Amino acid sequence: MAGTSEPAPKRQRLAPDARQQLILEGAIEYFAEFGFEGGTRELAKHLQISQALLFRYFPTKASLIDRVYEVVFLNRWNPSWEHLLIDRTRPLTERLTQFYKDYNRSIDRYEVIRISLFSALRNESISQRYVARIRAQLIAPIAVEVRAALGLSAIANAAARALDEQLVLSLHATIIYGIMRKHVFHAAPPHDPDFLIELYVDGFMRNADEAFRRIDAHCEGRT
Amino acid sequence: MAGTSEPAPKRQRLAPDARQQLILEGAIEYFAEFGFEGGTRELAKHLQISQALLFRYFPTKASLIDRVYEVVFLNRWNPSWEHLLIDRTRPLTERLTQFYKDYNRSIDRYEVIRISLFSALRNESISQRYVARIRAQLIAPIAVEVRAALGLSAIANAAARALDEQLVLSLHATIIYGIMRKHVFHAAPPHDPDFLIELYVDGFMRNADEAFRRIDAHCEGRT
DNA sequence: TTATTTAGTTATCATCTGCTCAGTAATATC
DNA sequence: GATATTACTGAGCAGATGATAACTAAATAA
Repeated sequence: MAGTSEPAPKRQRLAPDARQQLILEGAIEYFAEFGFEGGTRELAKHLQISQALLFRYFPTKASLIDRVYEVVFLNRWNPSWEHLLIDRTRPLTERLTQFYKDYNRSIDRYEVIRISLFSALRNESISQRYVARIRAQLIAPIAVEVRAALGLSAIANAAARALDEQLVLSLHATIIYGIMRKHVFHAAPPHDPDFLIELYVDGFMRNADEAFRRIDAHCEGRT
Repeated sequence: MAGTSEPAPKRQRLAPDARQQLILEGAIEYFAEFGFEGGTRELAKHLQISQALLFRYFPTKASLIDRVYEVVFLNRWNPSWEHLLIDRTRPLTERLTQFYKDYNRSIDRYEVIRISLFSALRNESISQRYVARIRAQLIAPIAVEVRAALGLSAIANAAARALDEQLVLSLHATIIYGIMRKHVFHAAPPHDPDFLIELYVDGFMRNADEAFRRIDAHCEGRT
């Protein structure tokens, strides 16, 4: 009977690369759950290794966190999005639908959304660079594409451009906030996210013409 | 010359109520900036009092945090919203526009949005109760009002009701996410939030008819 | 002025934090 | 099986953490 409950506390000896990868993955899980103030001792317990071993593979806790950021932020970006969005051989509605279905699938993960928020609340520079990238590579191009698809003249007015982006952000916000509700507020997620994305994109496009004209009128009145 | 740089480290003696209020307000500021893992010594420095004094007014750090939650969550709710939204003597567009302008003004504050997120990420029960309240008192009633305003028959279908709420949430998300971008991601806020809210609400209402019919069709096909 | 009350501080506690290092044991080579 | 290498651990460090208690001084009452 002895030894059945605790089969063997034999120490596992892995190749350094494999161990480092395990630690990194475990750290992502752990920090996503408890935030970056979570202790290294608890993290080690989660990984079933000694706390000292963490510091053999990552010189400081901060360096481990930096690697977590890299995985979560950089590996989350698909460069083909930028090409997809400006491919005028296809209808814009189709492009947007495909993009947001793909984007949604890419970031709709517990660890990704929570670690993004934890780092943003810490005012990490990588988080602000990520937000700037979203604006420059996704939101702004989409705004340009919508104006083009509607046959409206492109505008140089900075105020109107800012409002254009806010309008595109309303679509973007719908996607992101849905994911946040699920993983941060623990609200029940919708059963058919793809159907909703189609609904959102179609609604956005149906509105775009009227909305953009109102933006132009609003900005003319102020010039 | 001596004593000019440090005018007087004389200790301030306040009435207990006043001091407690000062500590509470300072704690909201401090925790909003650094999160609840921020230390009591740093908080005391921020308040220009000794660390020990904190524990004279709040027996534990957790009890102070609980009071912070109360102020941020409970004091943020305006009971008149629930009546405003279901007041069918006024056009729904008007009700929604007024509500979201007011709602936006109420929660568009650095401390409120950040402390809400910090507590949600900690899985605090008060945060989940707040989200449940938003759904029950705001989102669900709005969904009912939209169906009524469109002259569509109210539905008992649970799946359709869930999708109705998701659609309303897309409008809600636009407001909330804009505030989060400002205070969490430090993105530049729009110059004219009220104009944008009008744009969002009008767009939502213009879309509602078509969107709700598609929801019904989608759910019928599955029954 | 003196005495009393109590808001506030200083010094300290036990515990927890990230981090280090001497020692242990699992694998590879002979 | 003996030896060398090194992945891994246990014990412990200095500093920070929440919390306590003995002390100090500002207001009020006498």
